[in-house]
Amino acid sequence: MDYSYDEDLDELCPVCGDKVSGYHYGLLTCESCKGFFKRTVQNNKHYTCTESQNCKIDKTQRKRCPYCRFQKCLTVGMRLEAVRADRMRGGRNKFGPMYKRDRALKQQKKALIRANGFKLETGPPMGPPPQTDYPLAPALHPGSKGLAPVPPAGPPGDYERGPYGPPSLPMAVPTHGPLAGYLYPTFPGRAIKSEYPEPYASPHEPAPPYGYPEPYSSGPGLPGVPELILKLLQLEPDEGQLKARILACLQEPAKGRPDRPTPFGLMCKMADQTLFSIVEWARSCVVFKELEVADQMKLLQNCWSELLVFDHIYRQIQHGKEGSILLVTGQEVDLSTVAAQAGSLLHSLVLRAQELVRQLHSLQVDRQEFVCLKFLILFSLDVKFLENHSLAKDAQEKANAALLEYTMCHYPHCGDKFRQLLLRLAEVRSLSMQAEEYLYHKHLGGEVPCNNLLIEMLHAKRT
DNA sequence: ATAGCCTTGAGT
DNA sequence: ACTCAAGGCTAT
Repeated sequence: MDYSYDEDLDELCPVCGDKVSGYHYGLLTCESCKGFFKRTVQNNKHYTCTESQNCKIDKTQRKRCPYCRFQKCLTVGMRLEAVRADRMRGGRNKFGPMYKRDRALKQQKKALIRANGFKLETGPPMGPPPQTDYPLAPALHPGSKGLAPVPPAGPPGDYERGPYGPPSLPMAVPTHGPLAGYLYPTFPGRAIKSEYPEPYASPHEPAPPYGYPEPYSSGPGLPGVPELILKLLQLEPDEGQLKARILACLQEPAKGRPDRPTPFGLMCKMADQTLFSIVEWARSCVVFKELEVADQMKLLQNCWSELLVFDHIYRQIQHGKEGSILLVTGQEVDLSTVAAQAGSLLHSLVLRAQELVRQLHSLQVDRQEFVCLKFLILFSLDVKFLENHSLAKDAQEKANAALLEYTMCHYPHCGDKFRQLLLRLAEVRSLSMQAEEYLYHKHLGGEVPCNNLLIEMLHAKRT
């Protein structure tokens, strides 16, 4: 009989769909993409795309756009580190164990498929697995107790001095607009202490580019949670505080405009304030805070809308209700209300987001993965646009490695969770583009309150 | 530049 | 001794 057990070779190359010839630079790929990846990395080649950086890569067209091909190589998870700097031949590298694990997982999956008949493979995961042991939404908030009434005066009241700028800081730096103002460290030394704990950094040392050991050797902390992820978890802002701050801000009537704000106006303000918290988060982020302001601005201008969308998405995953959405402020809005009151454009955006929520929910995205993905989004700009290539590139690689390690370690039953997650990021990107279009459209119609960081970001990208 | 085939060599 | 993922070679 046909027990084709160890024929993984019938799989297709994740880059171009050609026949795989074995593990190369981190995953199963075909011979040609292996060679292509090697040539590119060894010879430090830089390509450019003549289209819009989203060319289809398949067996017949893979030669057409090396830029997109290489991007795809990276996206599917080929590892730069596996290309040897010293060009030594033969032997084994540190990925050996990973290949072994991957093989085992594929084996397991095959067995499972055989056992369940052949219907599992087709299509996206429709039915959830028999019993899901991870109730996604709860349990992730040790601190915030459900709907405990938000203290009317939350954190110290001086948050919204001006719409822009960190609490009670003298804002200088006029010429660059609010974002620059927000990014520039106008305080020398440590006049304002970071609100976030910095576990290992002493103020004196120029902060070693963040010590993160080898991939696949977990740090001193929890087993299997890469150090980068641990750090990112610590940087997560306190949701209760954020909620209180934004609520307070929304209740404050707009200066000089006594007319009652429209729901849409409120949404903009909410998004605007969320964006501030995102910028604040980014500023505290490992690697990001080491960059020059110019690079920081480029990164944020590239990804602000994605981060907003992703923030929304993750809140809905935690919320866990299909029929309504949860706002940053803790308010719950029925989808029927959205359908009735929002325009059709906004409504379709919300529905599209809900679909992504559903997919990510069935992937069982957890908080560790969420912070890591957020970090990946922050650094998703091609390094060639930045001054400090190496730092940014390093960040990308470390985050990819961390996410891969984490997913392999904690979700071994779901062998390509890593890949699945990255695929969803593409949808986040696309969704955010559509959201930007929508916002711009509204802006042209004069419906977006001005003096808004959202609008500044919109314009920054279009110039 | 591409991609199929060849050689190498640490880990098993 | 064998494996198999690295790098190398070469005709197209």
